[in-house]
Amino acid sequence: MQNRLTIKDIARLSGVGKSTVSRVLNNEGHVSPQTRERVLAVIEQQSFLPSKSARAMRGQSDKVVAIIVSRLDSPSENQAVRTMLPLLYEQGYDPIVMESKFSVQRVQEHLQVLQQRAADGVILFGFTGLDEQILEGWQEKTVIVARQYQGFSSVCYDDSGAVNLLLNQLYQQGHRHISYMGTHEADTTTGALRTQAYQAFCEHKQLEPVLILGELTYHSGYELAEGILRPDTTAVICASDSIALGVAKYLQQQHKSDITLCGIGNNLLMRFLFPQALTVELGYGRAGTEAVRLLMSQLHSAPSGQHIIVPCQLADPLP
Amino acid sequence: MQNRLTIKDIARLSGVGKSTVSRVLNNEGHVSPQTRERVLAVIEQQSFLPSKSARAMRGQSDKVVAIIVSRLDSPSENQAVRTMLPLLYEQGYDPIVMESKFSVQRVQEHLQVLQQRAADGVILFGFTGLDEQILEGWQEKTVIVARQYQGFSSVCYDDSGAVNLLLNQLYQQGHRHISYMGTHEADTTTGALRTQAYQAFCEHKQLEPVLILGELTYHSGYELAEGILRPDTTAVICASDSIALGVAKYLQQQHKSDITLCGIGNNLLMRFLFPQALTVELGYGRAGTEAVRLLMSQLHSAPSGQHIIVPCQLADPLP
DNA sequence: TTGTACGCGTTATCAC
DNA sequence: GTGATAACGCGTACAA
Repeated sequence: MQNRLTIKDIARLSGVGKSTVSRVLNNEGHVSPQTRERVLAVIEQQSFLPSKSARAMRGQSDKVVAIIVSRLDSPSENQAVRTMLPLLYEQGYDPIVMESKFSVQRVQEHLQVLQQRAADGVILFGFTGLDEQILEGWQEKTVIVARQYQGFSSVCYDDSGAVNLLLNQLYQQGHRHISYMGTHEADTTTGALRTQAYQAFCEHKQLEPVLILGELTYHSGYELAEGILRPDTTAVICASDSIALGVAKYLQQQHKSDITLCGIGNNLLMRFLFPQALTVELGYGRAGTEAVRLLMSQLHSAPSGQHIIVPCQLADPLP
Repeated sequence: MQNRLTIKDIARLSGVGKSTVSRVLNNEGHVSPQTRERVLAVIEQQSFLPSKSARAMRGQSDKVVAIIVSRLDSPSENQAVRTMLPLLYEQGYDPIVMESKFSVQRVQEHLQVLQQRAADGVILFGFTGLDEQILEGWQEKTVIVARQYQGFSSVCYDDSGAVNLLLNQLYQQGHRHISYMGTHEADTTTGALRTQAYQAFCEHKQLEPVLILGELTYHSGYELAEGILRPDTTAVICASDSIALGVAKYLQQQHKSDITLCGIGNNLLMRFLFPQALTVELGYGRAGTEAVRLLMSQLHSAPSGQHIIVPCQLADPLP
């Protein structure tokens, strides 16, 4: 266990100089096949691992990236993080996870620690109130998720696309009285984009918009459900599956099983409990992949300031 | 942003030697108040931060601990992790999060990386199949959560206590025909302990045990629900809230609202959707706290091999 | 009390 | 192709 062997020991054991061992470790050329093999054998046999801290100090790179989520128990962020982790390991990076809990100050504290550790990169889940001036100087090593910032690379979700997907589906099924329950919370941008998509669609199709904005919770969905149900309402779109779960409970209690319910997020539990509900897979996992890809390319060379929008799709209908 | 200042620069700027700066940084004595103040001023002014990698190399400690969860989206582990993070920051440790996904090999790979990085400590969520010999040599720097291993410190949940809590409550309410849906999955120990608690209680109170073992999912709960409902059944205890959610759906579909449903885990969504159900708060957050506390004490001096059982309690009845 | 010199494990730059 | 040697930023005996 105690990895107290150093490159020097390996050198001694294989009868070469430390430089040669270093060359072998870093797959550099200019070392004869026999020597390389011999050194590799010793390394293998001693199960030697070079010290990361020493490398970090020498090479500037600690091979560390931070993932700053807003809430680790948010299903969306959680899912994105889960796809990031293995990708980062693959590249030899260790991910350190931090929670901002929507607090700007916490982000600042985290960034300070990261600076101290000379972190190579940061993947940051944006939220309302997080000003870009706080991120001054981090543009080259940072990728923002779920929000766009001037000068920063980012990976965003297709908020209006998701709402339109649902609206089109419903419209095609003949629905003409579709209510909407949105939010102005958590991430203003996201909430606003979804609301706007709904409003635009209604205007375009000459439908009467019936909407209400609340919080991004099932409690809120439940409480406000009554307010968006008109006598002629045949479908309800919710800005998230959390909200939809709240509305679903209300609908069930009122025995209004004839109303088509829609959410966004492809929440597994919701699909289990209310399989008839429609929902959109926003692509959280995909967002994780893209964020890592973007960050890596940026760290290895590269132009900062790219924006990626992850495509969404209707979740497969359940049997 | 570019923290390219070194301790040497600070020394020059404040007109002292590097050692003095070092002493100030580490709050060591033997430095005159005036000098200290002067150095601190420069540090503050230049917003200087000592390089972690350099310190790590020198002092052996990277101030890094790893948290190896089995699944990041498990509500229990998630909650435990969330309480760990701030505690670790407080102590100056950076947590790097890894997922095992119940794979022994992945744990091994992770440990290898950690060894390379000279991680100070590891908090590992145990699971079935994870043999203790894989952890050879890590006992002093490791705390296991949710399982006990010979020679390792651990933090466990009160599995039998939780079941007994529910059983006593039900029994006291007059229930005499209580079915049980358990699991042999995920973590054998946990599953077995809960099942045994149920069986022991039945024997002790002369009740007829009706039980079935399935997977730890709501799907499984739903599928198997029929099998544990006898005509005289008045209550059902599930080994977890996930299972309970499945059973709840079945009960609702069958309009069996007269059956008292119980779960374990205090899942928020379940409490929202089925507020009449009983559930036990197992103490995930508390477990996180204890795990960190244990690890810290171990790293700072200390005796390894302690076992802590986190107390559980009935979740408060909902209004 | 303060400054100097050296070592930690690795990589980069030279000579050979 | 290979091996000394000097950095990297910091901690720390030891000398002043």
